[in-house]
Amino acid sequence: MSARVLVIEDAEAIGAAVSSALRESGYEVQHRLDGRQLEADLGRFRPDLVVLDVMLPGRDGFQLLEVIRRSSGAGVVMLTARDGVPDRLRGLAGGADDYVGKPFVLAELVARVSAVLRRLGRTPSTVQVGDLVVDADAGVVMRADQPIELTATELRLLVYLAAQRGRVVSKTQILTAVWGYEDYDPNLVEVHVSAVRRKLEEHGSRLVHTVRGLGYVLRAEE
Amino acid sequence: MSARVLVIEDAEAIGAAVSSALRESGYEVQHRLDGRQLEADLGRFRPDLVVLDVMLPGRDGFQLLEVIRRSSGAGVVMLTARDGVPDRLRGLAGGADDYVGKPFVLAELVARVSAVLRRLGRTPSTVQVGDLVVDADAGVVMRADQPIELTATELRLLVYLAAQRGRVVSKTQILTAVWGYEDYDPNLVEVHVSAVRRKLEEHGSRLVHTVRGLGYVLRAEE
DNA sequence: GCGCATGCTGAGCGCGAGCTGAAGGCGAGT
DNA sequence: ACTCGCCTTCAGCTCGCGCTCAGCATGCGC
Repeated sequence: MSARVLVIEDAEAIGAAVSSALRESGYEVQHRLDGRQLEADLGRFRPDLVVLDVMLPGRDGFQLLEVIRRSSGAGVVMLTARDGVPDRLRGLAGGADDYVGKPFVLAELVARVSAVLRRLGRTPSTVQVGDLVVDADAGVVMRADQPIELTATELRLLVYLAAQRGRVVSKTQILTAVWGYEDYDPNLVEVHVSAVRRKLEEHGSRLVHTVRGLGYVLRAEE
Repeated sequence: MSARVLVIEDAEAIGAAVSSALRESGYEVQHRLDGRQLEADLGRFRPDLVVLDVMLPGRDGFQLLEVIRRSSGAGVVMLTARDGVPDRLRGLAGGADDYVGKPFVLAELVARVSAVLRRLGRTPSTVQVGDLVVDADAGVVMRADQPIELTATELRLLVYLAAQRGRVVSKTQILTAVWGYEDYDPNLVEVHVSAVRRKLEEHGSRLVHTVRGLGYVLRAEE
C-alpha cells in the first residue's frame, strides 16, 4: 500500500529530517549515510523511490544513479546544490526524475517525491472516500461523475484529508502539511475547511467532519 | 510491551515531573541530567524515544540529537524555549520528531510522546478491552461496530484508562496524565469518569470499575 | 445503628473552539 | 491600469464543552 523510499544522505541531520517528514506523509523510509550497501538495499528493501544526495563519500550520486537505473525501476529524486547548475545538467543527462536544490523546504521535497511516485504509478493518484473520488494527479474531484470545482489550496487540503482518511488530523498537522507553516493559526484552516465543506455539500457529499478539540476527519459514515 | 523513554533534562524538578508523568502513563523511564552517558544509555537502556532538552550543560540538545540519529532508531521529542523560534527551526532541520515549547503542560508532553511512539510503530494505536476498541489515532471508540460518541477529554481519559487496562489508576494519576494538573481535584475526574461510564453503558459496555479508596480500572467484568 | 468519608450526578455557568460573512491585498490575465 | 479570483485576516456570533458546586447515595469504621 504505502510506497517505500530510500534516502541516501550523508548529512545525518538533513537525512533524519527528510526521513521523518516522509514518514509523516505515510511512506516507509530507510535512511543510509552512503551508497555502499545500495545494491543490497535495492534487493532487500525494494524502494519505489530513492532520494539521492549528489555529494556523497565513496561513490557519488551520479554513480549511484546509474546503479539504480540499471538494476531497479525505482524513481530518483536528487538533492543538488542550489547554484550547482552543472549538477542539474549532469543529473538530467543521467535521468533522475526530479531535483531539489539545497537548501530546500521539507514540504517541497515531500511534494516532489509524491509527484514522482504518482507519475510512476507507484502511488494511487486517486483516492476514493464514500462516493467521492479525489484525483490528486489530475487535480480533479468527482462525485457521481460530476466534477466539483475547487481552488488550488482547497484541493491540496482535500487531498491531504483524503490521504489521511479515517484518521483525525489536527489543525496543526493540516497547517504544516498543506501550508508548511509552523505557527498556529487555526482560523486559516477553519476558513478553508469551511469552503471545501460547502462545495462538497452543494454536491450532496457530507464527508468532512469536525471533531471538537481534536481536528477534522474525512470519512464516509456519520 | 511498554516502551522505554529516556529523559535528558538538567533541571531536576522538571525532569522528575516529566519522568513520573511518563511513568504513570505506563512507560519505562530513565532520567539523566546531561548527555554525558548518552551513548552508554542508548546501548544499555535502548530507549524507543528520547525526550531531549535543548539547553544542556556540555553537549547541547542538537549535538545529542545527531548522536541519537546516528546510532539509534529512537524517536526524539525536544523541549524548546517557547519563544525561541530559532530553536524550533534548528530542531526541525535536525529532524526531531516533535517539539514541546517550555513552559509546557505535562499532559501535552505525554500526548506528544505517545503520538510519536505510535507513528514510529512502537505502540499500537488501537487497544482492545473486552468488546471495546479504542483507537487513539482515529479518535474513535467502537463497540460491536458501533461508534461511541465521546468528547475530546472523555476520549483522552478513556485512552489513558485503556492504556492502563487491568491496572488500578488513582485519580491523581489520571489528573496528571489527562489534564497535567498537579493539584488534587477528585471531583473533576469523577465527573468525567461518570460521563464516560454513562456513554459506554448506553452501548451496553460495562468496563469502568470503581475501586473505592484507590481509583478506577478498565477491565472486562468478572 | 450512627457518623464520617468517599463517590456519584444533575444543573448552571463561563469560556473558548469553531463557523462564517466581509473586506483588504496581491498576483495573473487582459 | 483595470478586473477578477483567490488567499488571508478580522470580528462577531453561536453553542458545546469542561468545570464548579451542591445535594444525594453508598461504603466503611466504630
